[in-house]
Amino acid sequence: MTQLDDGQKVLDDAPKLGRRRDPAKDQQILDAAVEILAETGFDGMTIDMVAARAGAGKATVYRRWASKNELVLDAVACLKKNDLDTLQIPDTGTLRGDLVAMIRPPTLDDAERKLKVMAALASMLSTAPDLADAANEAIVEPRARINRMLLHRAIERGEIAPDVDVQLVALISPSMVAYHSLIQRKPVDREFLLTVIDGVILPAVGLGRATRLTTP
Amino acid sequence: MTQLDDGQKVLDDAPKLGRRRDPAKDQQILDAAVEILAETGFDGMTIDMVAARAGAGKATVYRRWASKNELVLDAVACLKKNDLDTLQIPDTGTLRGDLVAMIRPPTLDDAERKLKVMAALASMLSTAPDLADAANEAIVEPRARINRMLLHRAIERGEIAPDVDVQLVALISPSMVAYHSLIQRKPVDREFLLTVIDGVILPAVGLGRATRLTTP
DNA sequence: CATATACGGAACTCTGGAGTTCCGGATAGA
DNA sequence: TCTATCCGGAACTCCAGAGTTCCGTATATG
Repeated sequence: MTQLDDGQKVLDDAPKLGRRRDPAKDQQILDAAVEILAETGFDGMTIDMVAARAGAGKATVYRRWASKNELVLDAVACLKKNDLDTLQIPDTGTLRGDLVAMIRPPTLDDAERKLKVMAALASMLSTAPDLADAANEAIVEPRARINRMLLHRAIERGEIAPDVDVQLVALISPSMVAYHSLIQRKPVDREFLLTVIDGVILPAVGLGRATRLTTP
Repeated sequence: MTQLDDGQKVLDDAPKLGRRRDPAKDQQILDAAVEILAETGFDGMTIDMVAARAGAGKATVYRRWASKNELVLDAVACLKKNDLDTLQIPDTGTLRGDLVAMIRPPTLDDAERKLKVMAALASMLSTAPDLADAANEAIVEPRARINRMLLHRAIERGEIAPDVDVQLVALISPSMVAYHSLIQRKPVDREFLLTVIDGVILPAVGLGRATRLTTP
């Protein structure tokens, strides 16, 4: 949280008289910032754009955040809260079933929006550690965490070997989806995701493709 | 090529008298542009920086390229020429041997430099098709093409099944390396690459890990 | 109703980078 | 040597965006 005042943090600071600061406006500004960020990139984004999109004045934005950098930092961190609603963890009884169940419109849309934000920040990640940490925590980790959980459950079921490199395998789909979408600029559709699951992830954990080493 | 004059293209334009335009300076400027681009990103890069790094004046830069955009476009396209020298294709007789042989300092350094350039351009890829095509042709394709070639040779040898999804498997290492380096900001060292080869790529083509389906 | 505060919006300053112009000096060809 | 051209560098103009200030209005509290 880099906001100037929360109005809630220090109750003594709350005004006794007059109009109160509207908390809903905070969220409108953050949402607008995320949208503009995804559409135009960090440098293309202007405070005027964000204010206009949020139906606010520029002064209102600066009344709540000290600078563009801090607004962006909060906007990125804000992405983390929303994914609790959209990212529901499936439990179908098989690893493939769980992975396929993750391919749903709300989950896909969430991923696509976050990917665009990541592209907007890409050039700054190496020079702005704060931002890089926020982006990692809000965009990368939630998805990887779910994948790790699905893999651990598969190990507990005895479905896959316990020596599988969970850390590595959990990053296959985030990596390949990001590359496919950001760099190759191809749509992340159901077909591509199924190809990754059946052609890369499942073989990597010992499911799905016969090996020459064990089937002479 | 978006350069204004080449001096070679139209011989009639070559001055009959006086000092000639120095072709070596073109390359110095392009090299400097790539460096600055990788260090500061597209928006952070200024023509003054490039000129200073190249030991040139800003006027000299604008004498050769009409705008910053065209300079960057040429600088990216220029990356393609250099990789012919550094990217030598190994032939060890086995797929794993070939993949491991690709892990060499010159190849790694080339990859790291190109990754930073890609990060610098990431936010513009969706809005600048010219740039996206140039980046794809200069950075993504050369590496993917080599991987596809290694896989095809493995198929011809009978080392891996002919129905392997070459297109997909060839993108595993570029994807995971890009993610590892750009987003997770971890060093792309020999150990990580070996983990990807043995833990993901080889299993995906049916080598390396026993499957439960075929070994009851 | 009275008052203190937040609001949207407009007008401002200031800074930095794109792109241009000009100059004295260097240099290759006639 | 003479001359046309290119060079590096400095000094510009122009513009967009960050951040600030001010004002008329709206509104919650007392």
